[in-house]
Amino acid sequence: MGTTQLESVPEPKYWHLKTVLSEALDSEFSVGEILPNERDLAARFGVARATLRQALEQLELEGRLQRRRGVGTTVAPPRVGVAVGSEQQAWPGAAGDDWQTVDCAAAVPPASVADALGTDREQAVHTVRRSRMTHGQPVAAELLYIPEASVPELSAIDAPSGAARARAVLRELQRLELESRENAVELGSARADDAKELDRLPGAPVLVVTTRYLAGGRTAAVSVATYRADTCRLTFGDSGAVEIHEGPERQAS
Amino acid sequence: MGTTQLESVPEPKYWHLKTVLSEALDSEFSVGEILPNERDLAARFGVARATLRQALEQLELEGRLQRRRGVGTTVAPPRVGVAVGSEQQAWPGAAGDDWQTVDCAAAVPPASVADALGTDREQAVHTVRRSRMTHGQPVAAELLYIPEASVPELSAIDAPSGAARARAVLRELQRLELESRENAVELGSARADDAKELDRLPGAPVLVVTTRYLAGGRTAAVSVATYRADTCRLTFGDSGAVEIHEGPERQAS
DNA sequence: TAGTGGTCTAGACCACTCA
DNA sequence: GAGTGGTCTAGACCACTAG
Repeated sequence: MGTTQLESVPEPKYWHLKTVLSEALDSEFSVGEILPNERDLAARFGVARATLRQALEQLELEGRLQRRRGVGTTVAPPRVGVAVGSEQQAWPGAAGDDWQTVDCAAAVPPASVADALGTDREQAVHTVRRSRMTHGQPVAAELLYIPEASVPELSAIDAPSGAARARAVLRELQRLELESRENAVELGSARADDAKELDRLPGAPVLVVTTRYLAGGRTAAVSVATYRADTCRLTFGDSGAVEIHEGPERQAS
Repeated sequence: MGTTQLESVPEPKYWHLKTVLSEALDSEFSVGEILPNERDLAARFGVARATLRQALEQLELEGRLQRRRGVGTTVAPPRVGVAVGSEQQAWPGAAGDDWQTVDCAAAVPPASVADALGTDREQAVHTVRRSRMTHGQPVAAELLYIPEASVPELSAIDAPSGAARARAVLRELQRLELESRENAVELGSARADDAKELDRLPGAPVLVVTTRYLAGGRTAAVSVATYRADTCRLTFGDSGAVEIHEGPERQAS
């Protein structure tokens, strides 16, 4: 990628640097390839390491790079499209989705969720944790909030917590008739627990998808799913993401 | 907000700082209020300015703060929800949307857009620029790509460029029957031109919404809209093209 | 243990806004 | 011109990964 000199322009160095690196990624590197380390790169471009890092951070934000502590910086594959609005009529946990139920507990939801659910702010609700995998990589961590009222017959079916309980809650939920869903997407940063599940550091940029499940004229459940912003492109609408990827087709389970 | 001491924990300082600031924002500040400047804040917490800035950057990313060079750091209002998937059956420029048509030119689209449109990579298409305002603030800048084939009768109707031309293109486009739309959302950073229009600095985080408009079995148009990630929450109504059941109408704005 | 990215410091100067 | 946030430097040490 050469030893390109940075001209002294009013444009910030890191911005110019980002452009140069971006072009180098297109022309001289292939997916998965390891870049020189930050100290070498900074020296090569004649800038401080912090400046070089500013450029790398942006490229990582745009999904061009992947950095891992103790390992290095690699060229990221194109973002994977994940369908968020396609299973239009389905409750979470319906057959065929690629979510994995992790566990379940009773917990008091954040105030905003409680308001959406119409429950008291101190009232505990079923809290189901799920994670979503695509191509063997974790792409999303989700917390599902389901008030007692939505699963009235759950009482003594299963264990009080754990994955079995979670599945029981979702099973009960599916007895309701789903009227519609409402999605919202916004930018956030990963909490510590989500970050761990997503194999990122805390604070990593994520796309937060909040879904309200409406049934019987009320909000029967609320889902807050955090997607890795660096690796994901969220698709909404009819035919979601049919991804082109080489290799054997995923087989039905 | 006090002079809270940072304990020496393995948790990064900026992370802890962010938590402390976040709580202070909730309890001791109101929307629009100006924070102390970065040098004072850093001194107050006993950290270097760079560390303090790392915390502020995250809070800005989460939409809690707004920073303006030469002015200061203020407490941001809650994110505004902007509907992206609600006018499911509408072409861009349909009556009632809150987009403002800026201008139009013939230009060669990015390769990815050309592929989606099915045009040659060197072929120029109508490129309409629009901007979206909400509550008097710019929230999105859009580039619409419309191939000649989608507006065959446009020939000599209006000026070769400018806002009048743009409106003529959109008017012609609306003669086609819209079959469906496909949306994708991903994280990006603002290009210089978009940043200017959004009143942000280049590189600011944006949510990039790519929409394919399908008509007559082909992609009739592609829209690439960049939304300010700090101020916007994108909402996708469900109302999947098919089902229409009565009920309380969702209201815009 | 060597090498990587992540955090942190204490400065400096620049670009911008506004009185 | 005073004050703000934005950029940049040249170091240092830490946390993590892997041979």
